[in-house]
Order: sequence, then structure tokens, then C-alpha cells
Amino acid sequence: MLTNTNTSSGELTATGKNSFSNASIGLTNSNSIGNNNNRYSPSNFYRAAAVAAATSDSNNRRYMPSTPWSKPNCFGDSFKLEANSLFCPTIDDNFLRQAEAFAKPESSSLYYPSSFACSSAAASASSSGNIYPGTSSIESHLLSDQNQHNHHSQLSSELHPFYQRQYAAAAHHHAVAAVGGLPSMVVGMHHHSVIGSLVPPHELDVDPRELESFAERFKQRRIKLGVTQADVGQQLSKLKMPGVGSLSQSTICRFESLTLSHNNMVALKPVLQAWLEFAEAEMRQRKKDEMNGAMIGMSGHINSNGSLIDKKRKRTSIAAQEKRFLESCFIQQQRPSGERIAQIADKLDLKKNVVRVWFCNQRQKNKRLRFAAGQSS
DNA sequence: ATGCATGAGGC
DNA sequence: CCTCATGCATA
Repeated sequence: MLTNTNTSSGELTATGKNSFSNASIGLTNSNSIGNNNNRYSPSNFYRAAAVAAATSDSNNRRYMPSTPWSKPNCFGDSFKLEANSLFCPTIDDNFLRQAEAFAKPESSSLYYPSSFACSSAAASASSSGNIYPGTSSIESHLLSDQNQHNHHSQLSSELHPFYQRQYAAAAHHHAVAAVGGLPSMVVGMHHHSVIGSLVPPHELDVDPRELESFAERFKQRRIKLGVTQADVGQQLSKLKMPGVGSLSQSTICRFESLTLSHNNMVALKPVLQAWLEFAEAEMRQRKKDEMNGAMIGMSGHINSNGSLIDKKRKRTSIAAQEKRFLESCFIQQQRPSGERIAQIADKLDLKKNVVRVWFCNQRQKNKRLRFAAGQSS
């Protein structure tokens, strides 16, 4: 059923009964693991920007630096409420049964075509009644021509599915090639974040193709530099770009695979571009030094070691069966009421908050994937 | 590479 | 309690 892969040593009880109200868990100690200090925060940038890529979704929010999660207890909300008080316990049984029916126990349609590694092949295969067309075929287009296309041809065919659709939605005008020199990176997020000024007024004015090709080139050049995604994230802070701290491997990875929102992509591009140029310049310098015989003894590398508190965030693992059920519920209602969430949580023996978050993530993912492979089916 | 999670800012 | 940017933990 539910496995709580809890590596912590703390008091995080998996199905525990300790419950707080999530929002109010004011903790004393701030960061415990990982240094999430100043991060890139284009605050108002996002807000001004119009509608997120998503079709009719007009909710574009801003961004805020994330924060350390060191909480003694990550989950709030009581789990497993008694059958909702207001209704008779069977009130929604139909709903649940229906969902259950949809979620055939052994349904072969995997949520994910296969794992991530699946490239082109399985990409669109699983379109059978599955709302999740499948992840992306990220890797596939990395194999194709690379440096070659310096200019974006007006192909929408070689666009990442996600962008293909976006492009179709707002087709016209071309890229805002901002690929000049380093973005000045001088401003502070206080006034006008550099990012804000480097980027066109509206994200929608940014050509998805531009982003796509940049992401692709970025990855190749990064690899050529022999730098990992995680490295990029860390090194980013060395650039001292105002408001730009470090980023996680996850984010770099998502950027490269275009699995971030359009807004997010647009905002991150200049930052990563700056890093790229910085790193390449550095490498050139190194080579030059070598030529001069000036061996630069490799200086020690940073070894982030842990004198850090050992509280680890726990990650609930929702079993396949439960997931299937959730998915079927999702099809019926993408935004279930708290009442229903509690109900579902109860049925699956999961904490209400876990279910709530699952839906949130699902919606978020859905926005990215909605068109990512859809039209073909 | 991706699943589950956090938290800011907004209703 | 949502959305969105992001990250730890993990497959």
C-alpha cells in the first residue's frame, strides 16, 4: 500500500498521528540542509508577465524563493478523518466506486510510458484513455542536429510538444534573440530585476523555439564543459548575480528537458546563459594557462560535508494501486473539495494533506503535459 | 529523471 | 487552499 520511505531519524512518523496545521508550523531553526539562501527571485517579474503559457489559464503568479523545509513534522492536517461529519458515510460512495471502477486494479496502462529513459519510442504510445499522454521524449531531440541550427527555422515540427502547442496558440512574431553578450547582471531584485529587464515584457513574446534550442545547446555545451547539472546549480551562486543564488540539479535538469513552465523557462534562460558564458570563458582561460605551462594545481574542491542537522524530509510513496485510484478521481474532478479529499484520503489510508498535494502536483504536471503529446491521440 | 513536498503570495 | 517555482529524496 503505502510505503513511507522515511530516511529520517527524526520523529517523522509515517502514518503518524501527530498533525499540525501546515501553515502554522513555525519553526525555529531555519535551514538545516542545503543552503537555500538567496535565490533568484524575479518577484514582480512573473507577476507582470501575463498569462502563463497554458491556454485559458490566466493565473500567473509570482515566484518566491523557496525555503528550507526543516520542520519537525512536515505534514499538517489530520490524516484520516472520520467519515465526513456532514454527510452520511455513504454519500459519496458512488463517486468513489466510480473512480474505483476506472482504476482497474491491474490496468495495464501505466502512468508513465516506461520510466524516464524511454525516449522517442514509447513516447506517445500510451494514449489509450490515459489522460497522461506520457512524459516527454526529451532525449530524443537531443540526438538530432545540435549546434547546427543557429537560426531557428520556422519549424514547429521539431518543437518540443509542449511548445508546439504553445506556439500554435500564439503563433507569430519571432524570437527576441537576446543572445548577445552576458546579460549585464547588475541590477538588484529591488528595483528592476535584471531578469525583468532582460526579458521581453511578456513571456508570450518569447519564442518557444528559441527556448527550446537554447535548452538544447545549453545541455551540449554544459556537457562539453564536463559539468554536471548539479554543478551548474551550485556554480550559479558564484556568478553573484543579484537575486540569483543556487539552483538544484532538479531545476537544471528540468530546464534542459523543457519541463518547466514557460514563464519559468523564460526567467531562467538569461541566468543560465550567463553561467554558460562564464564557464566557457573560464575554460578558455584555463587552457591558455596550460599553454603557458602555468600549471594551475587543481585546488581542492568544495566538499560539502555534513555538520548539518540530520532531519530528512520524508517522501511518501504512493503505491501503484492507490495512484491509479487517485488518477481516476482526478479525471472526474481535478479540484476536489476538501471534503472529498478527506474522503479519498480516508479510503486510501493516506493523510489528507498527502492527497491534497498529490492533486496540486497533478494539476501542475497536467498543465505541462496537457499538450505535450496530446494532439496526436 | 521524476515523485512528493514546501512555502510565498493571492484570493 | 490554490498556483507556481523549486528542491530533497529516490527510482
